[in-house]
Amino acid sequence: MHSFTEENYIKAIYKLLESGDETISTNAIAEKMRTKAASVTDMLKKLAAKKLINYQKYQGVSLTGKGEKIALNIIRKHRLWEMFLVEKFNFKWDEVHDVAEQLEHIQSDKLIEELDKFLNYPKTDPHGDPIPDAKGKLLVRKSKSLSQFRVNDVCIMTGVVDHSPAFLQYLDKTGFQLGNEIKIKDSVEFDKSLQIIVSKKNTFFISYDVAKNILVILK
Amino acid sequence: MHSFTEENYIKAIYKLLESGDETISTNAIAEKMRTKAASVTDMLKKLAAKKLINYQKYQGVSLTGKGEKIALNIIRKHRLWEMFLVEKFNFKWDEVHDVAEQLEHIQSDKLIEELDKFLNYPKTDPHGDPIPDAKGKLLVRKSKSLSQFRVNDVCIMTGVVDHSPAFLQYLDKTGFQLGNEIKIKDSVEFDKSLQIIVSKKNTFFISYDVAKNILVILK
DNA sequence: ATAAATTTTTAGACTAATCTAAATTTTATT
DNA sequence: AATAAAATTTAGATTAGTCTAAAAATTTAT
Ligand SMILES: [Mn+2]
Ligand SMILES: [Mn+2]
Ligand SMILES: [Mn+2]
Ligand SMILES: [Mn+2]
Repeated sequence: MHSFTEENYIKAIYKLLESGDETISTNAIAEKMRTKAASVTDMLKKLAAKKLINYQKYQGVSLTGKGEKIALNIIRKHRLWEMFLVEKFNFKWDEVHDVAEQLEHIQSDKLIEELDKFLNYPKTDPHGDPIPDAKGKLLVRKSKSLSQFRVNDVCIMTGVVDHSPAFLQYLDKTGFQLGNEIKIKDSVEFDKSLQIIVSKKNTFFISYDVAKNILVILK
Repeated sequence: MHSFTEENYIKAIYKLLESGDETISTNAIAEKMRTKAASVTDMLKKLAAKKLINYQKYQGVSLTGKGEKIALNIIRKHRLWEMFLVEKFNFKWDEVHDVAEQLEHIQSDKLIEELDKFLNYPKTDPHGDPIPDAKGKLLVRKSKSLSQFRVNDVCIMTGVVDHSPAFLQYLDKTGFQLGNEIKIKDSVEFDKSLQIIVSKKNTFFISYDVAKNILVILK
């Protein structure tokens, strides 16, 4: 069908397009794929020939319907496997990504159907990211960054922006979990750091940088 | 570490060596890998450079200790995944092989440890094949082909030689399962076909070809 | 022991994915 | 509008894995 490499490019393009732009640049893809712009151009030609992307020289890239469907299917598999690893195999949320990067390329419709059933059709992955359904439908989240709220707002933690093990481990150590209630007690104007109360018990100071990377909804 | 292709060659070499020969030929590997002898020679040079095989031009191939360890680990993963698919994901024993061929290349020690634990440390896979342990230790089976037994012998079915979906589906349809008792009621000298009684209930006639592909131990 | 047949290796070419360096196009600045 | 800077594409190589055709080595048959 498509090579692992093609799948990874498609996924990278999808994720870059999530930021809202109509098209994305060759350089942006190169950076995300940790490769060189010249390599990206070669691949763009190939993906365009397969009608997975819209591409005209120098004019940026977007996904065709076909390309988007493939991207969503890979993301579906990635997130289902992450959920599986955490729920059934005792992985921590900071340990699942690299294995899921491999598992997302396994080809078997029955496998994914059974995986979904086995997990009882989860709506989100261990990081709070929504899981596309079998048809490629993806719920749009209305979560916002904690940094956008104000003193006395009470929120529920629903996800993270940064998925790095370092950040996830910091959250673990500090005691943040998805579903926790977070009340903003104070805000420092100088550096935009926050004083917050988690689950009505623990008071913390967090930097603006941390607040930006925590996704919440208003309670 | 090693590419999928290298892993598949190593596994193919291991399986060919199981037939008992000290070394195996380039052509045998080419046939098993469905590739050409010239391609095999190239790969043999690479594997020899990595000290995974013993290889001298024109003299045949065997695995080094290092190579054998890698082969056993891939086989371990393959068989654990097959067991997982049958036990947890409602796959039939004729449906698991192709997916396991993909899953066997996933790299994660923790994943395999947890998989083994999740299955409660199975000793054999859905086809009755033994699963190497984490150290690469493999139980040698003393099963023999049903065709080697005589009238009035009572056996227990422990495995199959042919793993093709066609043969496995034939066994399903006829009602053969691992663990079944098989008593040989009659033997036709002309074509070596057998009349057998399965689980003390059902009487069948099976060809020599089928009998050869059923593994049993004497009860 | 020679010749014939078979097996294996080498030589040279192809594809996918990558790279560096050079050329081209687009965008930003004077 | 012309020039400078940045982004993108092209040209030409490289590596892994494969292939066909030809050469070399080994095995089998006479
Ligand atoms: Mn992930
Ligand atoms: Mn995730
Ligand atoms: Mn198998
Ligand atoms: Mn098996």
